[in-house]
Amino acid sequence: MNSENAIKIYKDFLKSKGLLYTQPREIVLKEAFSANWHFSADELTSQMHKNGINISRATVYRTLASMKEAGILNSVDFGHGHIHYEAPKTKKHHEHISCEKCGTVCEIEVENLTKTINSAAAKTRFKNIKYNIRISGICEKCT
Amino acid sequence: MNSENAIKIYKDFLKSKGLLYTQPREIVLKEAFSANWHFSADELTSQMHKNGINISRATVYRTLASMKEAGILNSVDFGHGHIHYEAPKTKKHHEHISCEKCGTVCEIEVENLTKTINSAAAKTRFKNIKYNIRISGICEKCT
DNA sequence: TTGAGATTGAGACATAATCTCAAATATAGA
DNA sequence: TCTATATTTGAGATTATGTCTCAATCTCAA
Repeated sequence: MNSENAIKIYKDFLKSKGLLYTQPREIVLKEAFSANWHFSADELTSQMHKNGINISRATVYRTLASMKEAGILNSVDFGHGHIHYEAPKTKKHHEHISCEKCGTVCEIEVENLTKTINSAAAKTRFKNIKYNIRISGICEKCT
Repeated sequence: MNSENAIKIYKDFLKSKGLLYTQPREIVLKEAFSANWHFSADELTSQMHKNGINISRATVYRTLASMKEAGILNSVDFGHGHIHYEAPKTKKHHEHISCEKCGTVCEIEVENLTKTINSAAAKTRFKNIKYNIRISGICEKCT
């Protein structure tokens, strides 16, 4: 998904909820899509501050959360106590594995993960199954 | 695993690291193994305070973390911003699914999950693969 | 242009977890 | 048993992430 598509989807999402597509939201969206890797809300905020863009922390947090709700951002949890986000540039679904020593993160594909989880979860009669997986280990360099 | 086995394993673990098996650690261990469900560090602490046992919050946090490191406690993350623990009473490996509305938690078995993840992760040459999965949805009652 | 309603920013607040360090405790050796 | 040494504990301060408040500002439809 590129930034242009994301803007369209986000505008529709906001409209459908009676919310406004504002300048700060556009700025945060573009900044998020120009990032090349995972970022936390605070990282994105200071990144923008460095570039002379002043958007408040609260707005960045709120906007990232609503962009996730709109489906144009993925969240990733490395277990460090804060959420990371990433713009889904590639269509391919992937998970992440992080090194417990140096923090290096790699992307991996786990085949049929979604299908496996959905069929296991179906037995509980839960609807709208979502999952969030955190994989870690010791990377080759740190062994 | 019962409390007796856990104590043995924990003692060995501590010894191998030059650490001491102390009264507070034993108390926390027994309390953890007498719990019938997931609990957070703070929940366990107040549970003990109710029972007239005064162990400080810091000690509970430290002990639970080291018990996890020793492999006698599992941690579970429901995404509520704090870690839950559970004593592995049954041998059977399971995951958890929690309702986003009412918070109800059920246990589910996801077949071959470990195997699937390990084989996907093997390609990265990471060692000591661990994972932590968080599954959620809307339970039948809340639909 | 205007008014109703949504948004923003700054900082206060909430919460989980960690850190500090003096006092207490455990263990090994005498 | 006593002592020396190292580890652990407790109480509260501290950090870190994220949320909330509310007055001022902005957006958009009419």
